[in-house]
Amino acid sequence: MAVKEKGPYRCPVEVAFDFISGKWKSLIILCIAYDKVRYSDIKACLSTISPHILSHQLKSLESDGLIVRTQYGEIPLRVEYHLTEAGLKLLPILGSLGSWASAYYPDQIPHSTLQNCRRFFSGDSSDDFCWNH
Amino acid sequence: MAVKEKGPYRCPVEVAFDFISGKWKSLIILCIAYDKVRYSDIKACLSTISPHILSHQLKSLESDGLIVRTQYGEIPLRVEYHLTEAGLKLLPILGSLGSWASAYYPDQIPHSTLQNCRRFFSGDSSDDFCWNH
DNA sequence: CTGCATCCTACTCGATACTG
DNA sequence: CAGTATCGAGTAGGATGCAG
Repeated sequence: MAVKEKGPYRCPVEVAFDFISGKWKSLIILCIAYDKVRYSDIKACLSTISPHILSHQLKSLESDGLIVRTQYGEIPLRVEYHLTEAGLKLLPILGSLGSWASAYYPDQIPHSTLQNCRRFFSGDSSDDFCWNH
Repeated sequence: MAVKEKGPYRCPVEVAFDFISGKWKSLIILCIAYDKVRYSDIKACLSTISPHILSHQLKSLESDGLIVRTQYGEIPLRVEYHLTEAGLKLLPILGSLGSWASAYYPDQIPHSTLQNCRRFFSGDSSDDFCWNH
């Protein structure tokens, strides 16, 4: 895949949205969050994502400097992803966005999901890395 | 235009991104910001947007409850847009995203633009409603 | 002035099967 | 396990012209 030409941008907000907007990217970032997670973990977390799309989004996030891919020379293959500092600093902002949506569009948010996402709004970093485990 | 079916969502963050992601929506929200602005003002602010797309995005933002459209019975037609409370509450979050992008991707951000966007990061609400005036 | 109608392109997203 | 190949659908975004 040829890397899409970025910019020129007219506003920092435009830059941010070009990096993290889309159906899956923000969810993938939340899914990785504070841990090192494997491809299959993310796949299980976002159950309806296709492997093709997940792979594509991970590559895009990696090339944008939001996540790091680490491959170990083991059989079977083991690959882990974790957030860069930029990615980590994004987490509280995503939390703010989630709080904002919860406040103004509560009808859109299933109750069972709210609880699982709560740690992103409180800053807690418990070890269940995915909200629907 | 038939209203697109929303959800079901699994996370508040997903809701937020469904409402504000895309090439133009965040910029339009910033463009409106704290004032009542007219269609032609937004058009001038986002010089490269086509009228069709601007109209489409404004409708989407209105149906999502982020902006309010007010039409006056004048000739020539006068229409003003302003943010709802939900839209206003989004501004500081967009500011955080802008600051985040400025911190980690400074190369992507033209210097001349930074200054014009600054008020969104400091909370200033001066009366030049658009950053490239 | 403020859009809408039409036609079009390009990119995002996806289902399924298959591979190192 | 961690992806890639292939084919394809849907949608965001765009150019141009026209209307109330």
